[in-house]
Amino acid sequence: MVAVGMKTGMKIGALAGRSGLPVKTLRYYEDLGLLPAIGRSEGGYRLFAEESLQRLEFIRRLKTLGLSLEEILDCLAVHDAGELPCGDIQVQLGRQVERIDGQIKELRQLRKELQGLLAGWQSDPAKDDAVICPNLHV
Amino acid sequence: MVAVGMKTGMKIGALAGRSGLPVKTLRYYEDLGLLPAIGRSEGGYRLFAEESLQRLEFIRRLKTLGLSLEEILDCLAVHDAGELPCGDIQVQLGRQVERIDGQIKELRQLRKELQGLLAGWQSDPAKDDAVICPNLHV
DNA sequence: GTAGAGTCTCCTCATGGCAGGAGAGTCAAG
DNA sequence: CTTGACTCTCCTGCCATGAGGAGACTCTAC
Repeated sequence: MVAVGMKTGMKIGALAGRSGLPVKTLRYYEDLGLLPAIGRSEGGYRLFAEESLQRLEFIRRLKTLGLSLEEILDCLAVHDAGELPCGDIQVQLGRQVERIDGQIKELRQLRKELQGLLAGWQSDPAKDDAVICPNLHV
Repeated sequence: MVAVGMKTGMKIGALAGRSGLPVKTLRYYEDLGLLPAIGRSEGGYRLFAEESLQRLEFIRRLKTLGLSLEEILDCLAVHDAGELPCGDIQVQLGRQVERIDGQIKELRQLRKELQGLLAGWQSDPAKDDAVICPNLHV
């Protein structure tokens, strides 16, 4: 027998202390729907369940893997629907690998161009009023 | 003999047309000091010299090489002081190469971590209420 | 009952490089 | 002289992820 309407739970400061995250961040996550509170105290204070800690760990982990909060929200939505989110997470992480590959490719290309320019760089070329920097031809 | 105080020059729309850049961008550049106008018309319209085109080419080129507008401003300040900016540009581009190297390094490391995770990924692992996604251990 | 800590909502700011629009003034052609 | 295109300044918004603070309220310990 559990008292009906009985809401226990951590206040935001306690969750901040235990998770190591700033109160501001927790409020922000709650606003985004990443971290639902189980309710409010009579005075309007957010109350969080123990599971919130696990949830924040999950969020932190996916953040370090480069997912956006929105993508993480998608994963959590699946979890909250009662399903295992592993499949969705796998998809998101796969996309992330592709994004990274694209970025590395762009960066390599840019690096190559820069190196090419710097390889033939003349610190003190003939002055040419038609261009600002002769090494760049512009 | 040139008439004193005589200011000719393009208006911003003409410069936009010839450079291919939006009027908004040109105004923004002028505000930042990247693209000085030679003056204003009686009605307050910005007037630009022919050299503005060359200057915009220079800006465009350095932008594609990944420099920020602020860094480009530094280069142009050297040029405007009457010196050849090649040395400064060389320094900036060298820094840019280092930045890129750092980014590539980070991206590779992240990619490696992602690949490691995905390599051992189980789409349908045993359910475990203690964690949201067993593959991540969180 | 009172002090002090905690929490609430709401607002602004930060980054970088502009885009969109309001409202007013200017310029060139007919 | 009028009309329509151009330009002016100033304000706001965008992208993401919060940080910082004001002013008001709540809770807890003494």
